[in-house]
Amino acid sequence: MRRHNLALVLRHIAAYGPCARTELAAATGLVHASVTGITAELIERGLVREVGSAATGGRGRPRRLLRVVPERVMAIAVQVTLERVEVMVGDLAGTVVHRVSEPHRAPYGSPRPLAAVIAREIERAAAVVAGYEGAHLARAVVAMAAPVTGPGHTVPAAIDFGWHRTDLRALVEEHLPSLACPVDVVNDANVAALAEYHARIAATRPSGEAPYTVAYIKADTGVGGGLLIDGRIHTGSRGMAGEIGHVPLALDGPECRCGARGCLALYVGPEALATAAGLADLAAADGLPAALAELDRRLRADDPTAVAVLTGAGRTLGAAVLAIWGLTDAGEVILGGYLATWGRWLLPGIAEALEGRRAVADRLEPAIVLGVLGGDATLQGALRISREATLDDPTTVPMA
Amino acid sequence: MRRHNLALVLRHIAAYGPCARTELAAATGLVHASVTGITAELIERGLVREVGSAATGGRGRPRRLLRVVPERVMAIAVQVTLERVEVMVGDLAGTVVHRVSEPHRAPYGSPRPLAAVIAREIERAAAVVAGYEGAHLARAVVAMAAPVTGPGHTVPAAIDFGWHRTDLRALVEEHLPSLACPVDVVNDANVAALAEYHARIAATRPSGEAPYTVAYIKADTGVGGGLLIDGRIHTGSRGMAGEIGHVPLALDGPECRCGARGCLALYVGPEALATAAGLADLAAADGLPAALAELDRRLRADDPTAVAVLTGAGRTLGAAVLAIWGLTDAGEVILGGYLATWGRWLLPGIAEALEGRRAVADRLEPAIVLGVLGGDATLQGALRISREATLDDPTTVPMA
DNA sequence: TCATATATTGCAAGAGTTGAAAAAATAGAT
DNA sequence: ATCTATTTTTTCAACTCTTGCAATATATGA
Repeated sequence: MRRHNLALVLRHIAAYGPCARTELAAATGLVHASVTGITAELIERGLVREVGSAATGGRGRPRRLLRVVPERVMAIAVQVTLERVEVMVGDLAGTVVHRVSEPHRAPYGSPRPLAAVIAREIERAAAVVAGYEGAHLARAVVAMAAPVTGPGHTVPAAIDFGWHRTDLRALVEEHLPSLACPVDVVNDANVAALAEYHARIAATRPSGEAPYTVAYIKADTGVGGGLLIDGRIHTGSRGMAGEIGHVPLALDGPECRCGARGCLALYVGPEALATAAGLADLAAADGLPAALAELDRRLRADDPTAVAVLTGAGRTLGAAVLAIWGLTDAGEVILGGYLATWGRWLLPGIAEALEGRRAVADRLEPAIVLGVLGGDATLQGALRISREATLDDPTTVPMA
Repeated sequence: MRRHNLALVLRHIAAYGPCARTELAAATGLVHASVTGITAELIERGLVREVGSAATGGRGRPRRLLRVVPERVMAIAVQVTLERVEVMVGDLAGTVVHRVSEPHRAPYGSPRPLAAVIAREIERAAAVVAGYEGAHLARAVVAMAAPVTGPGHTVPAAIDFGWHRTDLRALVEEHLPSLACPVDVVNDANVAALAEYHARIAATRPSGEAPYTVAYIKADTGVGGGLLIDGRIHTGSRGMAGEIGHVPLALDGPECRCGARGCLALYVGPEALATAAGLADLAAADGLPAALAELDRRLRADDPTAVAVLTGAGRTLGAAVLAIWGLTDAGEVILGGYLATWGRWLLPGIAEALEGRRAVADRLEPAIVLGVLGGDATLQGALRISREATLDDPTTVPMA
């Protein structure tokens, strides 16, 4: 009860900036007296501070404005890729106060060495946080390009890493016996979805009875995604939700290494685009990133073949959007990674695929939105996980 | 707070049958004294009754068992099809006390006449409920084979009925100025999903942090479905979730009247199966139901062509299951309508489609479950909507 | 009959919200 | 300069609901 009301008030201050107790009472439906008590507790916990008064223009006692103290709560975000471990430290406002990117040479198939690297980086980041007077370290969130099952934070199968049923949280915590905050392991695309949602949609989210649903599809080294229901990541029964890259779209399509046929990743994944654009040789010689860079150059030079490749990929993406729409009724589908960068060339194909359905379904199709966070989406999203946890339960922040 | 605890206790009694206050305290985590007060209120509202005492075997004061009084709360379920309006009246236990099926001749394209028929049937059903001493009529739930958008209970587009942006609830309530209970309009397959979930899964649902997700796919006159998250219908942003029949599965597949290509309905819908089995002429002459009946006969006679048709449909259904799995990570996929009846012939094809993925994803694929409610699933589900509403908020039932 | 065990209820205390009244702080009027 | 009206914030008593403890109820077995 109290926790709920604390969260209610704190969220309002966080979302709408400095505001007075009267506004809070009006917005939350609480009584003035309750707001006094609740804000007093938030101030005691150091989450909120009074920031001068602002006359309303008319007469009467001026309002005393309250704002959050973002630097009171900090979080560590870690993104693990095949080559690097990237770390971000940020506060409640999403301000990044520390950032490093360390290459690692952890071997394929064995999670322990990589867990040790992750633990070391978390420890360093925790030391950075400790340097900030009065900052509370809320959480360390590790994002990986693999499904993560909920309760145990286990990675059931990380193909690229050669892992199998790995409890990454346990492995990391083994090295961090004295860390004062919980360690979370999450799926990278899921949290990227969260970050883009907050960057583009959260503020304007239509309110109503229905649980607003948003889907996210990103492609960079692979194709992944996430499903957000009312702004919360839908993990599914076993944390596998959002594996959008392996939604089958072509019954007679080519076989995918996931075991199915015609998966989305076979049409919009990096290998697929490079091959379709005639850049398979370049990819083999200089690597996929080089091939994608070349494709980008050709697109910007209006190369007709390159543009046609993207239009075709857009059509397939459109079919995926139809699948998402039919199953989840997402109000928005956000594109991330190079799908956002190249949105301009993808959107016509997507629109084409949606066009037919539009007439029948009375224009209720999801809007296609391009992500704006680029390569930072995952780390930002990992920070956001922590931020949401704090806003959901302000009592996790101790009295100052 | 009180509402929440009332619901907690009532749900436990409803789920686990007669039980004593001590058990309730242990199961809900509430203190004995609170349970006393809460059960007292439930008894006052007529929802719960003491039903003798039961010695525990040992010594000590015997437990006084409490059970729900199902007949205290009744609900009206209405299923609207192109030919008939079917009505069920049932109580909290799902016991059906009244059932009628009225043909209607409401014209295509105009919802008002059908709304009048629905209203008349609700009125009759309400009269039946009024005949039960002390019964509280909680809700009338109208299930239709069309998407329903949440807040306004509007049917945005019911192709088969020729409707367009119809606020069915308003139309029905116009004729029922004195009805004491709210009228809900819901999607038929969504509530059928709820009914099958409670029939097969709810009791054994694995508990855990992750939101347990279940998908439902049914085919009879059309192909529809529903998505349940933690036992609640996921309506999506605009109530369109669960339109599983029009998930595209074949990029180059045939055009569907929904405007897309290769929709699931084109492979497992009744016309598709009849045509594939060489029964198109029979369907044209005697109607689809006759063709499906003939297909059923041939299946039971082990006709190889018929069996092959079902295996093929199963493979497509398997692709749909993969799509559902990837997007939502359903722990179970329930089949309904003739997909349940013919499950025996569909399952091999489905298993084949899932087989390849299974190895990669560490056997986390959803279980395929056959529905057991047959043609009653929708009406039972509509009753269940009301039941869940009462269990969620027992204060809607007045003091006796 | 009495001691023991178990279930339920009664009661005072506590946490938290609520509504009304009081206090605080300012602008404009006199 | 003082007073009044106005608006914001706090104080206070009442109220709701939960909690922990003690008391009561009702059985069994010695």
